Amino acid sequence: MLPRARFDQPAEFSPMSVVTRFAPSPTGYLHIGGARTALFNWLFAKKMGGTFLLRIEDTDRARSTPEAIEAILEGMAWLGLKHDGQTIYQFARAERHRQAAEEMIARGTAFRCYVTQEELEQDRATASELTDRIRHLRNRLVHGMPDDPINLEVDLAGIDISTEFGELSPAEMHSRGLLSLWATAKLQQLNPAFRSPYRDGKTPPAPDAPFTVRLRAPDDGEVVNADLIQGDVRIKARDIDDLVLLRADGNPTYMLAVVVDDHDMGITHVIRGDDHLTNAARQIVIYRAMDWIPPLFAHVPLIHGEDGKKLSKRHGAQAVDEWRDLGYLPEAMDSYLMRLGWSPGHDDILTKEEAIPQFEIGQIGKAPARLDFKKLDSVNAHFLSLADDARVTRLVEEHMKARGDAPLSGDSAAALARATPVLKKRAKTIPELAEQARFVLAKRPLTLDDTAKKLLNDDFKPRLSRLRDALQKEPTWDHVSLGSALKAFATSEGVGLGQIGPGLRAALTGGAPSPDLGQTLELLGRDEALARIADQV
RNA sequence: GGGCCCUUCGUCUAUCGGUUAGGACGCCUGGUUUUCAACCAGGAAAGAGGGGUUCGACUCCCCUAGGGCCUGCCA
Repeated sequence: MLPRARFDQPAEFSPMSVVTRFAPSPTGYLHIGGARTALFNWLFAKKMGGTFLLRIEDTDRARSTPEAIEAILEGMAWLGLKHDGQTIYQFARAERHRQAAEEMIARGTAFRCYVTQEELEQDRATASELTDRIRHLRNRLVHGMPDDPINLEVDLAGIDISTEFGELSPAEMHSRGLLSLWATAKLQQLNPAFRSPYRDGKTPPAPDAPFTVRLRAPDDGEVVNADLIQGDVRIKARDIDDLVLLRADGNPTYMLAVVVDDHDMGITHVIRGDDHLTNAARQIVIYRAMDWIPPLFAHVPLIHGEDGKKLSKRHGAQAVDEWRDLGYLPEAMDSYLMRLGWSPGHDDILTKEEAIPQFEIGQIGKAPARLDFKKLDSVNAHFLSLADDARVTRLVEEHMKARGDAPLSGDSAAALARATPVLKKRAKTIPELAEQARFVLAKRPLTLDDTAKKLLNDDFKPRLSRLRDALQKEPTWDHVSLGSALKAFATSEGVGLGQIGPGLRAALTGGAPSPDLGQTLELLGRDEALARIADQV
């Protein structure tokens, strides 16, 4: 019978309620893969009216840093992923973990192990030597290498050949063509899960010898993880090691700590990266060793880079704060990230709040998804156009400051603020918006780029001058009437707008991109626009 | 080496035994046009390969290939 949900929740939670958690280890920054995992946990908790907890897995004292903790907390806040309750620090619970290990020893499901790391390494080395020899033998049997003929005396020296094929001698096995099959079977046997010699109470080498506490892994049966995403994952119990639970220094390992903490925190659903998929089986065995009911697991495929390879430094930004600095909005990151590997069926762009009622763990795909910057750009453009004007303006100013620009004067800041509502519809990211805003912020006299210089030739200047006169007479300085005025002027000149627009724009912006000319005129303001034109006449 | 997992357009995905295999981003073509962007219309583009099961398979099973994870007194 498979363990399903837990019903023995702490008192403050209603019996049936879902509890999820995000459990990053503070050894770096909040990775976008981690951010997505957090998002899925948040989404599921919200959907179920449950609780979303945060636990910092800082049991590795050497690699955990306060800076990393800070970065993770900040990243989550930026993404709007608020957790319930106190942040839990795993290391602070070490005493409780030790207690659990003691309990398992008392139950006979764990034991003190006196095998040293040196002995372990020695054993591993010996095993891998044997493995190499048999693999070499198998290769020769399968592919046939005339230069390196089989010599059973030598090839099997010191190897136990009794396995699998009973009474047959190596020569007999070889003559019947069974030797390569035997080698394959032998290879499997040569890499067994670790079984400590102390699991059944062997006496310690010395009364005060240092020891670890290991799980007494079961030898028979199968461990089944009814994974919510991956489906049933079956692992033979004999393939699971006698895992270290408590290190020689008395500190808990990750494997023990997660289980104890997830249990104590009343976690009902563990949603995490599928790099933990095989760990689930190991952890289920620990749950059983404590006679606890395991949570439900959901292993989310990892995110890959654009080349399909595992995400690494080469792929550029990995930490969420880097994405923020690149000019992406948190709501866009949320929206993009949660659609990586999950689909509600129809909507392509939705906010995380809109996703809550539609969220289903079972709808998360099994295959890893690749990052696609173009798609992220378009999602960001969507949310940028929807974003609050004052916020966008502030973000642009912050970006310009970070990039090393001098602070904006009061007039410039006001001009930027006026332009934001128009420009945010045209830009994909904050830096791009800053670029689009260049024309507003430029100071007279404008420096013209080459194209602008060509446009503003002597043939054009008289026309520009007449245009200036016409615009000066405009009673209302808004883009609609200015647009009509431009058309009227073109008509009066007997030409199309194509003969007017580019030159006017060159005069107004010096060659920088800008919106519709009516808009450009309006955003510049009557005085500034007219003055810029006058500069070129 | 061993154990486990994955595989639909370039990318994210829909499909949960019967569809002309749908959408989105990107791309291409055309339109609008005053730069850039946006916008509108149209288009190209997919079930890794091979075996089964079935009246019928992208969907179920097996094999192969390719990718990934774990294999630590890291998490």
